[in-house]
Parts: sequence; structure tokens; C-alpha cells
Amino acid sequence: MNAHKRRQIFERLRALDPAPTTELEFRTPFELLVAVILSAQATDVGVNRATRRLFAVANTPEAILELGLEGLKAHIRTIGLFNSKAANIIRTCEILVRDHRGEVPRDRAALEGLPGVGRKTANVVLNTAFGEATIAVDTHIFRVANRTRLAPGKTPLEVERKLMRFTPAAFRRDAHHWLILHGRYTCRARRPLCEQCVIHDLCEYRDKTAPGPLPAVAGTD
DNA sequence: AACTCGGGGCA
DNA sequence: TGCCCAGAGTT
Repeated sequence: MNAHKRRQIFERLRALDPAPTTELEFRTPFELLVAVILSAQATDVGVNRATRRLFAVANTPEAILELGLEGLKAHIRTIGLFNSKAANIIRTCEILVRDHRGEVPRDRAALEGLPGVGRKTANVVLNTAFGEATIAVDTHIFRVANRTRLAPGKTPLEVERKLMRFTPAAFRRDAHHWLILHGRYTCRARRPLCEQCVIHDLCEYRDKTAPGPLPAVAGTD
């Protein structure tokens, strides 16, 4: 597909939300890091409820270490996988204090070395806290990429590399947010709103003439 | 590649 | 009830 066509696609997605940002609530890079660790296989609404409780009490590595494992769990119990997430956050706080002066490193390798932080979380932090042009492939983006001809791939990393190549440079920083919003509200896992889709001309999945819902496409889980 | 963690939202 | 949710770590 030529550059002009690819640019048009992102112009259409951008029109839906010209100044996109994450739905996760945060004030500092550290708050974002914790919120994204908590968001694995959880809804952002649930994560925001938990982080509001937590950050009101502790929003630095030092403060969370003072809270302790059980104190931390008390605030995030309503989120799935909270046992492993709490343990990972404590260990991450220890490493931040010991090796990074209590601050979130702006470095992919350092981020991915933190417990609970994989490639997706590192990409969100690099993008949204530090303004770098990364694409964090989550369940929504993976679904959009595979339902369309944008960037079909078997693994999130393959999809990420294809999306980086597909996306014109001027759109690379915010492409992540637009694709996620499109996956959340239009190209939903169940009952996608194909009639309002701005990139349905790229859809390999839908029979455009047949009414009715799309069959579900699994995410990364 | 497959498995496990996991409470909550939603149809 | 079953599926899905801004995944990561282990085997």
C-alpha cells in the first residue's frame, strides 16, 4: 500500500480523537508504570478505581515499600491477578530505589528488567510518559491488526514490527492511542460497530454485504 | 506454544 | 454461565 493511502488511514483514525491519551489515570511516570502493571488482563475502569485508592496513600516507590506487601494488596484486591501484581510492584519498587534513584528509567532494557514489566508495558511507558514513538500491542491492537490488512501477525511482536513499518513517521507516536481507541469502541471483541468503522475498506474479516455481527476473533490470551 | 494467574464487567 | 479485560513469567 502506498504512503498516501496509509496516511489517509491514520488521518481518518485521528479524526475520531485528535489529541488522544491513555484512559489510565496517572500524574507521574511512576504512577503510569504502576497503573500499566496492574492493567494486565484487567479493565482500565477497574484499574483506575484501584489506583485512586492506592495513589492517595502512596504514589512513590519509597511510599509503596513503606506500605508493604499486605498494605499494597489491600488496595488492589479488586483487580485480577492481584497477588502476583502486588509482589511484582514491590520488587519493582525495590529495584527503582536501589538502581535508579527511585525514578522510572527512560530505557527499554531497564524497563523490561523490572518484574511485571514486559514489552507491552515498557512501550506504553516510553510512549506515554516519555513521548517516544512506540506501539504497545495489547489485546485491542492485536485484534484490529488481525481483523484488517493493517498488520496481521501471529505474535504481538510481529504485529508491532508490521505496524511500525505500516505507520507513516508523522503518525507513529500517537498511532498506538488511535488504534487502541478504535479497538475498544468500534472494532470491539464482541458486536463490533462495523457500520461506523472508518477503516472498513481495509477489513479482511467482514462480509460487507451481510448484516449481523462478526464472529469473535481471539485476542492474545 | 501452552499454561497459570484472577476478580470484575457484561450479555 | 461464559467470554473478555490496555500481559507477564514459567515450563
